[in-house]
Amino acid sequence: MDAATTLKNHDLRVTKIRLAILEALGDGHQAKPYGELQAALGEFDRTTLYRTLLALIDKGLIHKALEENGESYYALCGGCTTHAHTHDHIHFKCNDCGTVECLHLSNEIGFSLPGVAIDSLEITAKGTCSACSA
Amino acid sequence: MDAATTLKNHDLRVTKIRLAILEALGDGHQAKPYGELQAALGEFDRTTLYRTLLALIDKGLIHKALEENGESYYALCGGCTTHAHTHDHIHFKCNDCGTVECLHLSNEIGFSLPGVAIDSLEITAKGTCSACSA
DNA sequence: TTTATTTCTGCAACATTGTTGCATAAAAGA
DNA sequence: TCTTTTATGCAACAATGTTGCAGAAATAAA
Repeated sequence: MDAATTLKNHDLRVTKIRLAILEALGDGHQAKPYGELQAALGEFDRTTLYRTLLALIDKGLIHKALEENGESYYALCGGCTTHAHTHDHIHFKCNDCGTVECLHLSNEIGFSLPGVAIDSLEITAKGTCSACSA
Repeated sequence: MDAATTLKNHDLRVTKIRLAILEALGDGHQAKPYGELQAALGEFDRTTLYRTLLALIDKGLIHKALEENGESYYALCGGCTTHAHTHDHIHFKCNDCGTVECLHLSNEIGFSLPGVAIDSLEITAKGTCSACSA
């Protein structure tokens, strides 16, 4: 399915910056920091970029993977719907190359906290990726 | 052990703002956002607050619990040493009252990611705390 | 294809977090 | 108390993120 169709399917108009963002986020299992997106989308206004990211998040096309040093990282969503983001994956950042990947977990993570009701869970792991450790 | 002694034990001079920050962070299992700290420590310069937080982190007295909406949350360290922060706890944010707590885990969290070497793990859970669900 | 409506984009201005350099003030040890 | 080391406050700056509003582009309908 091409990007234009994806946008239409999510009640979003097909515009230049939206296509450009989806293209910039690439194959989907890698998160890009805001700064990198802004550099890649230099022809567009900064405000528009922010608002477009919010719109794409709102409609379930992308998600904010993590926040580090005041900068947000964005990635394409896998199986998210408009109002129910299901993120059964963790975010892994390589300390060497800086790459942030969305990785799916084979085994379920289970733990309990007495007295509290957990709605969502964010897990960020840091270390060395396979490419950098080779 | 009082705050002044704690500072000395960590190679830090005893100054007003350091005592004030340690006091503001309270009993230690709760993380406070930067904005709240700044409001509570209004008599001190913003720059000094930032540098003091960095110094306290560097010496292992406090840690950055989480980052949300461009704002960092800080909390006292439990068993951290100067160069080895051991954070065997997760951070829980209540969506109702906004409180961020450092909770210790009874059971170990274990999972593996093929090909990558994990150095550190950050887990943030969100939901409803015991006080708000009562 | 042209028109009308809805939505998006770009600009300006702003708020907040976080950083750096430097002179002055305060803390610790002699 | 004096000296040295370190911390503080000020000014200036950079970056992220937000809001209001007029003009431009995308969609749907004629």
